[in-house]
Amino acid sequence: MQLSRGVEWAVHTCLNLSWIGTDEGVSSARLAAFYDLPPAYLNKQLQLLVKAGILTSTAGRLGGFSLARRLDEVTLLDVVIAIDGPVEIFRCEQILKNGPGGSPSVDYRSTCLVSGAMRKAEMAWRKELTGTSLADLREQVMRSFPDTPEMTRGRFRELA
Amino acid sequence: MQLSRGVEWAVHTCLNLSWIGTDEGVSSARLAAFYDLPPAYLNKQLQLLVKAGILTSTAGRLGGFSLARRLDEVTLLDVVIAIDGPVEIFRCEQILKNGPGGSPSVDYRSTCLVSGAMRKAEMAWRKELTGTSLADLREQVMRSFPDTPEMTRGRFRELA
DNA sequence: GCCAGCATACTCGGATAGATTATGTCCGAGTTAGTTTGG
DNA sequence: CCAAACTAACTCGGACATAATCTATCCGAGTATGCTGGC
Repeated sequence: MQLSRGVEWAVHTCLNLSWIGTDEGVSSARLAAFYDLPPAYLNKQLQLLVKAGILTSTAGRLGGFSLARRLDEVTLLDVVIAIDGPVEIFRCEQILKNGPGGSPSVDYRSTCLVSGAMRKAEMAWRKELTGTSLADLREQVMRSFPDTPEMTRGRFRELA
Repeated sequence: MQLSRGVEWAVHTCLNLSWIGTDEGVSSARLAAFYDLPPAYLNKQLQLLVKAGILTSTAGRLGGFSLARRLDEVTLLDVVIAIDGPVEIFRCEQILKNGPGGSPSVDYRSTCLVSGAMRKAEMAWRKELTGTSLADLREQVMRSFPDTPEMTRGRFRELA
């Protein structure tokens, strides 16, 4: 019952790409070295972000990943879904179908009150994630840790 | 990225025990037959509820499970944690430790803004689950489906 | 008839397999930069 | 000297192992019931 590790990697990597700011792609090897992550596995996760339209990738010698949209058009939920697919924390298997008075034709995911309560909680979670964009995070970081952008660029120059 | 199936089973089973209302235990076999669930596996989940102090179990010929507390003292989060353990949807592995300016002594689970945003969303989820007790659900069911208590008792009599 | 002891049937509980998912690795297709070669 | 073709190195992308977790099952220890036999 956890999101994939890749979610954390993805969010931080998107922010890093934003600090770098160039239009040129950054290879997954360098992005992985930044946090000492397994390069091939990070690559795999970044592919998912490409499929979701959050990053673009270019092959070839100077290829790599770069941001596909503006950061204020990417919410945390977008990243979560890109990595983990359509997330459903609570799983309603409609066991009421087999209970007394249960009908095969009823969709208990919408009528069952247990399911409803769980879904309501899940919606609260999603609402928070939808309400926070990567641009919001970026701004928070700049406010709380003003050195981060330059330190990030510096580290990436070392990894050149 | 999902809660165990057992969560749904556990909630419905607690409500069923409440409809029955007797102090005598109900065996996991009967509780499972009610929804046509795998008996031994449901038993396993109910054991977890016992450990969490939500149910009590008695062995022996007329043994079984029964409610340990009043339903208004059991929240949905209690059940979720009983089944799935201490749940953390987002996993902060503190990759910032390896980044530039990262320090091994800092706890980035509390300082990292990404982690903070994720935790905030998770808190919204938990708040909803904490705010809903099984008694609340019970009342909702009685209001929306007044026949459920009697139908449940009837089915259990059949399974005697 | 009554009581003590016993066999029995049924319970939970934990230890044990099997399936599914998450994690991590490896190699190939494709592309671009730099080099080489011919005019 | 210049241009075009070529080589080589580096990129992503997906197919392939490995590890962890979730799901499900199977027996064994224990207990209350009802029976049995003696008083």
